[in-house]
Amino acid sequence: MNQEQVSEKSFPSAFESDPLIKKFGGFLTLTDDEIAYLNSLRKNQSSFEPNAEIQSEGESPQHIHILRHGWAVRYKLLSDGRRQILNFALPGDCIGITANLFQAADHSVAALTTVTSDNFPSKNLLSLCQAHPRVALAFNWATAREQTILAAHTVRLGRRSAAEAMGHLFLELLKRLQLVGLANKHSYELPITQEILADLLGLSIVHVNRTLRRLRQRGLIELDLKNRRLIIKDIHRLAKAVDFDPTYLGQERKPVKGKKQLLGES
Amino acid sequence: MNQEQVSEKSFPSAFESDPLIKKFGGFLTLTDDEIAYLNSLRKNQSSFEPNAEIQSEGESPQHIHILRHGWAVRYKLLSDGRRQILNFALPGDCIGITANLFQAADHSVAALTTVTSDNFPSKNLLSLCQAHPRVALAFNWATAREQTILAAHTVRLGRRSAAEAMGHLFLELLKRLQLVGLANKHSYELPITQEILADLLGLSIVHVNRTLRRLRQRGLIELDLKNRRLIIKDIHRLAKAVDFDPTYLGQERKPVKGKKQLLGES
DNA sequence: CGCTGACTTGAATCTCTTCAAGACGTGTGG
DNA sequence: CCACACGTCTTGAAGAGATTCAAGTCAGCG
Repeated sequence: MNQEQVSEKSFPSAFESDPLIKKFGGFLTLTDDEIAYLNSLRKNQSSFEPNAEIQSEGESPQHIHILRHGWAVRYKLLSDGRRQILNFALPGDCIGITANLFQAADHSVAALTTVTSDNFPSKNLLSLCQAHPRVALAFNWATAREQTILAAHTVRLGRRSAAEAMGHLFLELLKRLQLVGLANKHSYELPITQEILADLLGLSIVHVNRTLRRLRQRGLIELDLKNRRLIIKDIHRLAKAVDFDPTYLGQERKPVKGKKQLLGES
Repeated sequence: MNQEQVSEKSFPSAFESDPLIKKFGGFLTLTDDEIAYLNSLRKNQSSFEPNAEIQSEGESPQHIHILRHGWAVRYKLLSDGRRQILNFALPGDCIGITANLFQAADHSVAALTTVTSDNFPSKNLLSLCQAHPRVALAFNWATAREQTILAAHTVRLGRRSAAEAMGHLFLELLKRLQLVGLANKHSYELPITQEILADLLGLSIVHVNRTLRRLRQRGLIELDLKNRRLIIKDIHRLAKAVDFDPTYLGQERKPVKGKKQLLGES
């Protein structure tokens, strides 16, 4: 069990390895027809170097980018240079869907690693509504999911301590990455610096460093930012320590009234 | 210039006074056909007393509620009782749109004042996509706008001081309430307690109290929570003091590259 | 008239920030 | 190959901002 992510080539069909399709699979199963249509919309690909801007606040994007490889950050800047990262954009995530409904994007997106994306001309998404309503619904689901994640992040920033927020984030990332096949049971590649973590969690770099060390000392995680890898030592203990709801982002199952274990609790 | 909000009866048409239609008007102009269709979907109304739950986290809603009167809060609770308010729901805002795409709502909604709402059976919203795509688009716009507001709130919590966050919030509410005719040039009814403000801004009640006093002493606002009314003394000075982007939530105009004055700056 | 909920204020404490300095690894040009 | 620069991580010490605890005011209401 050493492989942690499914390489693209190990699948016979190019469709199955598509992170967008994997992700949509958490919501519904697309027909071959729908998959073909989705692929026909894909007019071109782009690639971004680390730190390149994929979308800029205030500008109106022409394309919707769907990430295939790499990590990006959505963020907003204050006029004095302070930065708040809103969320990561991971493979399978869409950039620019909501920005297309406005004259201007409300936030910027920058590549963290080398990023490749598929681009949809944004007007095509509107016609999609009538041509393939189930696909349109899946995009709406993805948007709603994005909003759920942002809401959880708001709670982290407003009402959790630094350690709680950080642990909660690590568990959220585990779930998100598992959905697109980029994490195994308890670890994943985490290609970020402490500065990124600071701007995400609304903390100073120094405090991120100390909080990280304490989480390590408590035996909850094992993190090597140099090797870009995070290992969660004991998922249940961490989830308990940071008040992580195991049903969070688990839309694929029937709701369990009273929200009980979904992580297992065995 | 003493009246601050348009009473429902002062309009000949019941349509024009509908906050949802006012709000959509910030995005597109609905045809009579579309308005009629919208009204046909409206199957019944409900009313909620202060503190009543309109939606509960973990449960799957049957209806989409569109607020007609009153204020509500979207919020999440931690297991130890801490509460983070995500956003206010104001007249014209929709409750339960995204929750309908999941098996379970990701947050709760509670009435702050007496609230009345129109209810759409949620399955109707799906057929809307094909029957009246422009209306469906308007709902998507409203959802995207909600997300923009949540993103701005995330920045407030993560990277702004208490005073900045609070002032920024007051300006945002001014814009939102103006859109539905519930605020005049520089003041509006604000039916909340300091505790609500604390849970929204991620602060303690005590600190909200002190921050509020300082804003008052600096002559930026005049607030009487007893009389439930906030007056912004000098919009431009406050906007400058809290780094409020005047183009924020101004989707109705063409984007101004480099985002300059929209509040006037005269 | 006394209860209740909301607002207010002081004092002690704690979390997190800021400033400062040093360690380590990696890539670059001499 | 070494020297140097740069980005990132790490740690200590001082200080600011926010919380907690505690007490007291005030208005509305039964």
